[in-house]
Amino acid sequence: MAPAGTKKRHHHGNLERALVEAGIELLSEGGHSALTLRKCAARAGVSHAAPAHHFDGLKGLLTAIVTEGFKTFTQSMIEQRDAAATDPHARLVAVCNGYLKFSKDNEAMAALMYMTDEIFTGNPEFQSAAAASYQVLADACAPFTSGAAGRKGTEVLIWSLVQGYASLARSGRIDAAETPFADILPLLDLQVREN
Amino acid sequence: MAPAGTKKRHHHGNLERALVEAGIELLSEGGHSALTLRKCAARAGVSHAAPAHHFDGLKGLLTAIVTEGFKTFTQSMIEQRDAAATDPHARLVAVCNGYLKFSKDNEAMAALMYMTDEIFTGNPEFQSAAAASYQVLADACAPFTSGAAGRKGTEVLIWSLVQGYASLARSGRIDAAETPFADILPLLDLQVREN
DNA sequence: CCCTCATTTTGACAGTGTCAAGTTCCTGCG
DNA sequence: CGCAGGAACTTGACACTGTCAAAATGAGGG
Repeated sequence: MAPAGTKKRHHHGNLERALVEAGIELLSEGGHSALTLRKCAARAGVSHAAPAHHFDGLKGLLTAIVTEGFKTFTQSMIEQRDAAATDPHARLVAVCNGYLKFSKDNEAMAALMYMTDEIFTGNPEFQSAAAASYQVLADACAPFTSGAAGRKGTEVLIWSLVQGYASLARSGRIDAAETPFADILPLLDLQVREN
Repeated sequence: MAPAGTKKRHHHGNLERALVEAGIELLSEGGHSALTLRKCAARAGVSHAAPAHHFDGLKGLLTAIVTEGFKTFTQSMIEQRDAAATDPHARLVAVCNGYLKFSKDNEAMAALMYMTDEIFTGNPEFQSAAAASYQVLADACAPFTSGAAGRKGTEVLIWSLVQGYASLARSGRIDAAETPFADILPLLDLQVREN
């Protein structure tokens, strides 16, 4: 008898999870090109064709891996936010720091999360994991207005800024030491929403 | 006798260029996964191993392709800029439009240009093509200041913003119709530099 | 006990990048 | 002119990839 929710199967106990974790390891060890269906299978101790019964091909496995990535991404932002002061500005800065910290600590994963043609973007679990990440950022943006922008405009402004900064830093086009994000964010003259 | 600069070779006239162009076609037709050394060779009418004599493996060919991508990227920004009014603000908006237009018209190429582990980032021609692109954006930013930011800070601010917007729009996470970039850029309160 | 079916394995296939060896054709030199 | 020498390209092979079909394995219920 297995704990509730843990569907223990005969040969391997929860191969699905093992494959995803193997993939995450391979990704962080050797980057995108090191993440292979067969290598995941080997690392999980099963034959090369076993994954096919749990995922819809490589794309399906990548979707599950990226979904897991979004969950720890969300965690990274929440962690920083909850460790910060409670005023809106400090919280927004902290969420952005969590965003960038995840991006730096998990470069290959962060890059993969935005390669939409490698994953099933219609997958419900993927979508909800991605939406949860966005929600954390949106919540941090909620107290602010920027110029004539509505709620959505402010979100897109900040989201684009931090995503672009992460993307450029990852591809080595800007130097985070020379131009830290802490110097960039204040350039947006965000005002605390009145009502 | 060939025109100056066109080193005509015996079997194929300038295979190097033909391979790059084949690659660009494949990229725009079928995305990243359709771009294959062997398919490039086939499309250029040579055998599968021919490219090895002109490029350092697939990575070398991709580097040349991306280099070409940066050149047309630069062209896209210049084109928009030169068609716009001459005041600094109109020019900056136009350059950003060129940035985003390229990103939308060449999705796979734009994505590939930021996959730094697929190309030789140390390649001099790649570096100079990428630097030329950046220079167009930096020149458009030059007349402006934002808050306490120096020249570099303003560049990073705008570059991150437009790059992030392009990245998020490409991966379907923001809807360019609902939240056009024209509504986002004005949220930066850019001021014309005094001196 | 055996039957059923989900799970996994084995084997095969087409396609990939890369290397080594052979072939073809241009070029420059005698 | 012709003929070496070498550049450009071809052929063939190898290991690796994802995917599929068929066989084998094991768990659970009648």
